[in-house]
Amino acid sequence: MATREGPRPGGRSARVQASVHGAVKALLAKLERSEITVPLIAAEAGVTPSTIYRRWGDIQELFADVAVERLRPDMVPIDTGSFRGDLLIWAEQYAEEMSSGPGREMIRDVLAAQDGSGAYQCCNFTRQQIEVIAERADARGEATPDIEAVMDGVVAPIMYRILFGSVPEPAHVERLVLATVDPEPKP
Amino acid sequence: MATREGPRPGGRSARVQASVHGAVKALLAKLERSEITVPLIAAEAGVTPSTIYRRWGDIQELFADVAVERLRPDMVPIDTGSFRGDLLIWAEQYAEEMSSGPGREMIRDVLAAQDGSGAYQCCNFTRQQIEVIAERADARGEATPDIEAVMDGVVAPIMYRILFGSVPEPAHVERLVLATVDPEPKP
DNA sequence: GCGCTAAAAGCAAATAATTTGCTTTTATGA
DNA sequence: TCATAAAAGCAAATTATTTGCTTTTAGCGC
Repeated sequence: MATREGPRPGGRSARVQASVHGAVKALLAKLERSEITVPLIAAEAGVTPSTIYRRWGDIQELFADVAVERLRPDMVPIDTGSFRGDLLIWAEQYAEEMSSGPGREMIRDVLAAQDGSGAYQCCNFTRQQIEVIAERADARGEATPDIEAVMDGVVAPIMYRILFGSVPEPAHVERLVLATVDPEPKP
Repeated sequence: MATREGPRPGGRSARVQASVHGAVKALLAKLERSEITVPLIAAEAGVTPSTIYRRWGDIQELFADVAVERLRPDMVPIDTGSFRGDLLIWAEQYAEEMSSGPGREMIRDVLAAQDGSGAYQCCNFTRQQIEVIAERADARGEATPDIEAVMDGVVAPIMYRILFGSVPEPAHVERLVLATVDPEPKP
């Protein structure tokens, strides 16, 4: 009962996806979110509006789709030689990128979509980055907190602040990381 | 140079606001989000679509406006006699309400709006509830953690999970509360 | 490689939503 | 009570979305 893998007959699936994504990115660089419309994207991508409506349903889903792609990490976390150092520098960079104008917009696009799978994917991107850091620490023989403890202790507070108002300050991010890595710092 | 307070001349500001909000709530109870349109709301509320467009801009802002109102807490947190007990029962109820279908939709509506003030207000509703619990504890002479520590340690992880995929389990919520209230439990 | 097939895309007409200019209503303060 | 400015109504114009039907395309068996 396995469903078929790979592309099915017909259409030009991959090509259209690529040109529409490209069109959205190009327009996002030039215009405000509210000025971008489906017919505009279609014209920029060289496709028909109905193609976009049939493939994505509405502009929110399309924006979410593009945002997930842009939120995918494109490099491995910097290796500083210690778990604490790696997590600190990663968290500071994460907070900065996500609280920037474009970062916030991408997160909002992902969360605004009806289809919750984009948010799930983004959460996994983050978790995977932390796993890389944790695995490196394991290989060095360092003790590391549970991934979920890092998600709760570092990622969630950063994201909560970004979404619900204030921008997380670097000093605060540092405090979160230290509290998570050394739950009971000895004097 | 104080700007004028209270209602300005003209219109029927409050009346329209109330009937439009009522119409949205009534429609939300009957229909899927994607089936609700501005003309539908206008008809239900007995106003013209252009009134809604001019007052709220678009349907997202209107949904956000209604969601903020519905997310406003309508009771003081239950008093169990201790900070830990109060926070525990409050957090469990918060997690349950917010992770329900309607709860998630309201949060999404608030976050999807261009105007970020709704999210800020919701965050403040939560903070105020926690403040009430903390003030009660102060009055009893209990030591309490900082409000921001509760936001980071309890609220943010619950909200992150709701938004980015999984539903927070009661046992996990309990662990978050206990870790925040007793950072170093003595054996 | 050749045609067959089904999925995807194009096209254009129909429908629905949004914007806009102008008129009317209404709450306030003089 | 009257004057005024803000808000709402109305309707035409514009723009976006949906939809039925046709054409194109990529994979599959031969």
